Amino acid sequence: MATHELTIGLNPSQKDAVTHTVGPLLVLAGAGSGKTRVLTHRIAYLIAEKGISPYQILAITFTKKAAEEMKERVADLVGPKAENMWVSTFHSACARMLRSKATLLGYDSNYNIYDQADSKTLTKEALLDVGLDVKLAGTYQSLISRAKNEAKNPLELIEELRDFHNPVPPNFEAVYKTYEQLKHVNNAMDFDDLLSNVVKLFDTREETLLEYQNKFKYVLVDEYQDTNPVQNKLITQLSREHRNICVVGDPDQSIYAFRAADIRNILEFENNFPDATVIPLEQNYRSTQIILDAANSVIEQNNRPYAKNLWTEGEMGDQISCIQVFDEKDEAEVVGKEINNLENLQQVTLDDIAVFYRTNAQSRALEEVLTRNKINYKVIGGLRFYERKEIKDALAYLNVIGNPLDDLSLERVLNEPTRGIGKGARAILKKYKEDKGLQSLYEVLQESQTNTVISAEIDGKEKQLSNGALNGIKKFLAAYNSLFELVEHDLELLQTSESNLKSMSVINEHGNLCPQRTLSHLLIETGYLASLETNGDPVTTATRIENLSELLGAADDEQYKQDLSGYEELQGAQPDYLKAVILFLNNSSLTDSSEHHEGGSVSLMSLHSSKGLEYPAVFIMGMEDELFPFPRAIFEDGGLEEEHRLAYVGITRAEKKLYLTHAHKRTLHGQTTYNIPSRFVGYIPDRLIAHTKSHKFETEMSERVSKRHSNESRLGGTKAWSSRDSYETPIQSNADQIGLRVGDSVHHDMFGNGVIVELEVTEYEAIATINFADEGQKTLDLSWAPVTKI
DNA sequence: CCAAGCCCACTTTTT
DNA sequence: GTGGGCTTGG
Repeated sequence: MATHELTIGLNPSQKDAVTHTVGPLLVLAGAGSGKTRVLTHRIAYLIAEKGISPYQILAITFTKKAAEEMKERVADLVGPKAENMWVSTFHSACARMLRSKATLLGYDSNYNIYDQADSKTLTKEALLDVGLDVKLAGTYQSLISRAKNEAKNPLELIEELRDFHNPVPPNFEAVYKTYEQLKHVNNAMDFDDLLSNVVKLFDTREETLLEYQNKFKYVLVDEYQDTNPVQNKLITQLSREHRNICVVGDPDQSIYAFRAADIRNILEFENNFPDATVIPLEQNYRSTQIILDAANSVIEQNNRPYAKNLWTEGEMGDQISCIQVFDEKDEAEVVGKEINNLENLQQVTLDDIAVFYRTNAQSRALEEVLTRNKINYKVIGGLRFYERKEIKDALAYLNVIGNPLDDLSLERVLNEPTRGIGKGARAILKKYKEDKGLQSLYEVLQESQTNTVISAEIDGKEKQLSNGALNGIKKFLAAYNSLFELVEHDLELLQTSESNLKSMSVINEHGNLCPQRTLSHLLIETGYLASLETNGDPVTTATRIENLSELLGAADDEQYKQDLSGYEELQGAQPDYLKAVILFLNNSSLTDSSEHHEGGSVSLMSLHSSKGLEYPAVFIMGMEDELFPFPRAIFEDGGLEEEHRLAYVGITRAEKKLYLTHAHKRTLHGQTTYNIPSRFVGYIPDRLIAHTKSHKFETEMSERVSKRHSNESRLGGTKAWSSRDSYETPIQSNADQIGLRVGDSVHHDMFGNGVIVELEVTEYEAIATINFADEGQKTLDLSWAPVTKI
C-alpha cells in the first residue's frame, strides 16, 4: 500500500503522529480523536512504508480484546504478515518472554500464572506459616502487589510507610518472603511477577536486555495514562537503545490509580525522554458539540497540565437529558422505557445503547426490568468468566498436569467433589511432603498408593492417613492414571502412523495432548461433572454447565490444534506433548471473559469498563453525590479528580444521546439512603441540559405533601409518622418553620446523633448536611430521612 | 468429614 | 441483598 493511501483521510495532527517514526513520541489523544486509527496506521506505515519487519514491533494494549482488534485492523492494512507482530497486553508479552527465560529466574517454562484469588489463597498460607490471622490476607496481598507495581522492593515500601508513620502490618517481611517462596516451589508467578520479573531480568541480565532491545526496535503503548511504574520502567528499558517509543494516551482518562497506575508517567514523559515530540489530537469525531461541552465542563474542574479542549465539526445535537427519579426501581423503569422509545422512534438498535454505573451492584434493578420487558442485554465485567468457581476448578484439574508442582491447584480440586479428603488429611499430606523433602503433593499422593504409610506429626501427635482418605486419593488419581494410559496408547499409535489416531484420541496429529479432550476426560472421570449435575439448585447448575462447555469450546480453538513444535517459548516444556495444554492454560490465565457478542442487546457496564468504547446512546445511572462521586474516593489523595475523569470518560462515550439519572432514594447493599444530585450534574451548564422528573417521582412527592396536610389536621398520627411531623410540616414554607436550622443537634435512627452543618430547602426537599458523631458527614433529605430534633 | 447455618463486608479492577 | 468464609452440630 502506498504512503498516500495510509495517510489519506487523516487530519494534519493524525498524519504527523503516523509519519513521525523516529525518536520518542507522545500522542495526547483526546476522547474520540481517532487514536486507534492513528496507532494502526502508524504500525502499517512502519511496515509498508519504512520497511520495518513486523518482528521488530511491539505494540502494547491493556486488554486482550484491544490487542486482537488492533492486530486485525493492521492486517487489514498490510496483510497477513501482521501475524508476526507482537501485539499484546503487558502481561501476555511478559509471560511470553518469561516462557523462554524462566530458567534464568529458577523457574520451569511451564510455570503457572496465579490470578488474584490464587494469590490470596497463597497469602493466607504464608500467614498461617508465620502464625498470623488469615483475615489479614487482603492487607498483605495488596501491599505486596502495590510494591511490585510501583517497581519497589516490598521491603523498601514498608520502610517508606514507616518513615511516614503509616501503619505497617506485623511481621510483613516474613509473610512476604514466605509468599514468594511458596510461589516458587509451586512453579507459579502472580500477575505482578510477570511484569516485575521481566524488569528484574532486564536489570540483571545485560544479554537478555540487549536481545529484546534489538528485537523490538519500535515500541508502541496504548492507554499510556493507565500504565503503572513497573510498566513504565519496562518500556523505558526496552526502548532505551533505539528510542523509537510511541506512547498514546489521555491524562484526562486516567482512572486506574487504585491499581497503581501513575498519571505522572504520561505527564512526565517529556522529562523521561527530553527529545520527545508531543502531538495533541483534539478534534473529536465521535460526539455532538453539546456532549463535548458537557464533558469539558466536568474535566475543567481538574488541574490539568496538558489541558485539551475537544471540538467537533459535527452538529450541536440534542440536549443532555437529566431525569430525577424516585428510587432505583423507578430509575430502572425509566431507563427501560427510554430504551424502548429509542428503539421505536429512531434508527437505533439495542447494540447502539449502553448503560453505565459507578458500582456493579447497581445493575441488578435494571436487569430485572429489562428481563421483565424482554429487552436483551449483556452485562460486561462483574464476575469474570475465569473467576467463576467451576472454571477455576476445571482449570485446576488441568493445571495438575500442566504443572505438577502446583500444589495450590491440586489442593483446590483434591476434595472437589468431596472424596473424604478433609482438612486433617490435607495437613498430613502437606507435612509429609515437607518431612520427606518431596517436590509436590502429587508425589505424596502417588506414594500413598504404594504400600508406604503416610503419617506426619500434627500438633505434637503422630497422625496417619485414614482409609477413607486413602480411598479418596485413589479415586482422584484414577482419573489421571486413565488419562496417562490413553496418552501412552495414542502416542504409540502416532508413532506407527498418524492415520491410526481416532477422532477421540487425547493426542492430536502433532503429538500434543489436546486441551479440550483432556479437560472433558478429567471432568468426567473425576466425577466433577456428575456431582455438579446432582448437587445444587438447577438454575445455578445449568449456568455452570453452560460455562464449562464454553470453556471446552475455548480449548478447542484452532491454535491448540496446530503444530506447536516451532513455538520457541515452549521449548523447555516437559514432557513435550504438554505444549498445547500449557499454551491453553497460559491464555486462560491472561484472558478476559470470552464474551459472545450476540447481536441485539443493550450493554450494561461499570464506568471503568466503558473506557475505549462508544455508543450512539448512553445512560449514566446513579448520578448522586453519595454514589458518584464515590464518597470514599473524596477522601483519597487526588480521589475527586479521578472521579471527575471517570465522569469525563463516561460522558465522552456518547455519540448522540446522553441520559443522566439520579434517584431521590436508593437502596444499595441493603441500606437505604436519600441522596442529592451529583455535583457533576451541576458542573454542566444549564443550556446543555434538560431537567425532568419521572412520573413516579412527581406522584410520590405530591403524596408526601398531601399526607403532610392530612397529618396536620389529625393529632399526631402513627408513631412512625409523628416522629416525622416535626420536620415534614414546615417544608412547604421555609426553613424557619422546620424547627431545624444549621447548628441544631439531631438524632437519626441509623446514624445516631449529629449536628446540622448545612441546610437547603426547596419545593420538594429539605437537604441537610449533618455531621454525625459516629458516622461522619452525611447529606440527607429531611423530608424522608428518619431525623428528629434533640 | 461434611453440610447447614451464621456473620460480615461491600468501589472501581483492563492483567 | 448476596456471596464467601468460618463455626458448629451431626
